[in-house]
Amino acid sequence: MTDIRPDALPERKRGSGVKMVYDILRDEILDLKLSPGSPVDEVQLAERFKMSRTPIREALVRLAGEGLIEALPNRSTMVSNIDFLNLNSFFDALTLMYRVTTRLAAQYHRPDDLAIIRGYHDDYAAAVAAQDALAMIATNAAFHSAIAEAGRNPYFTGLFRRLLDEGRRILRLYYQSYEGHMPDRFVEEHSAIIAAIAARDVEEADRIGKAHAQQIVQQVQSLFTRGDRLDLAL
Amino acid sequence: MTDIRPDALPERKRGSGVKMVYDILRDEILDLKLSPGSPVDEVQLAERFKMSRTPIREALVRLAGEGLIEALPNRSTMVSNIDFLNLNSFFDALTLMYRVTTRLAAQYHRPDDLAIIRGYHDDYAAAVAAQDALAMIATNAAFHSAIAEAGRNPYFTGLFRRLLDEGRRILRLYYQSYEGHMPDRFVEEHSAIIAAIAARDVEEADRIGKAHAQQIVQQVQSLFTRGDRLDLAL
DNA sequence: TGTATTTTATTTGTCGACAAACAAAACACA
DNA sequence: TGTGTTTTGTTTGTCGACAAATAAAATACA
Repeated sequence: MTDIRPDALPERKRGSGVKMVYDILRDEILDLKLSPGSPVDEVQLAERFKMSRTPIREALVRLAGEGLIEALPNRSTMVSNIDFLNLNSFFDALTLMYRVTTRLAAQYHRPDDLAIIRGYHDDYAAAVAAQDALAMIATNAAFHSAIAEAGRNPYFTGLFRRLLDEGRRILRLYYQSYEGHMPDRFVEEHSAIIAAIAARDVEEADRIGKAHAQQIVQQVQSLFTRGDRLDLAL
Repeated sequence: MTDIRPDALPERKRGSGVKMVYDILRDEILDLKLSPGSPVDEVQLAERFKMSRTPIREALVRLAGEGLIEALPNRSTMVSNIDFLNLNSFFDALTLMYRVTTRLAAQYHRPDDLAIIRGYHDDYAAAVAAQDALAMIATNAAFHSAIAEAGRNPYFTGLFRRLLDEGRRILRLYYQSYEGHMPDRFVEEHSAIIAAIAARDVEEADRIGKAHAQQIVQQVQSLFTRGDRLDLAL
């Protein structure tokens, strides 16, 4: 028999609260539902999630550890700002991680990995076909995350995930204003990446990964500079 | 007038407790004073630091975020084990970060950075001269951390710091049994790195950084395999 | 004696309350 | 009116206590 729960937030299991709050807040930050710089109030969150401040606080500490929020001592906590000054650092790191994870995937992937990667590839293609910008961002990140996973280097996958998260925020920022017609060239490039990985062609994977990264970086950069020009033109 | 405090732990300022506990535990973990796998008891720590479990808990959450401790839900928390299976991943990541941070330092360093780097270089040389293995480990990490800082890419410095931390544990593990005569070849290599950075010779910095990393990796690997052989011989 | 079950013990997860720190508002004074 | 001071308010940091979850110990039973 299934319990009938009229409550919106049913009784959680002990220990699940923190993860839930963490996941929800993380998504809201990355989707810009919580805008950068906006305050994060513990009491408010405690009321919203109907739990005490303690688990909320733990979730916030974890988010702060990943740099998603910033806590000024004794004073307000707020959603981290997007650091446009260090955008080049971001692109450098992202490009390198694209390359190295693709490379390692070509080297160390197992048969099962390819199925997973192809699954996300299909999801991405579907998102492109549907012109769903947000889904594109999400599935693209999942696709590359799966490739990184196949490379089996936890240090690289860790950094890469963080970068993809940050990219999610940056792209989301763009697609807020320009509803998206992302080129489906990326779909073909993704196919080429998969082929290189499946063929265990390390150098080719590296080469394509690099080219793909540069494509993306260039696209994002051009979007931003175009955006800047528009702003200046007003 | 200065307060006379018979207490060992004088009254802390509000908010400083967490950082203190975090710093101390972190050092103890990295120095293997807390051995991998050993349990971490919140109540015990609360008694030791004479504070409630709440700030202890926050420090532990942060340590867990960096992978230094592992918390099994509802059950014991323990110091993370050193993952010998993934040692190659570690070396791969370390080598790449050695290269890329040295490279970026050659590109983006400012005059002040060189002074800082040279300072740690001297510290390292002194540690080598004194045959102080632990000081070597620490100053070597500080030296490369400073180089990474001069490269001004927070994503790389973040990962690099984590890797250097993990390396601190691994090396410490070795030098626990074999009291150390580390080759002072590294001192010369450090000098060469500084020279390449100062000359802003990016390719040379990359080349030396790579060679240096491989030296270190090779040394550590040989130490471990030698250690394994010894263990097997018993 | 060996196995299943109950009991105990230990450790974590959550709560509500209070105190400290800081910022902004209110106030005093020239 | 402008500046320095006090007051108020809001948010965080810390505390002690209790409840849930799990492991270990004790017990019952064959």
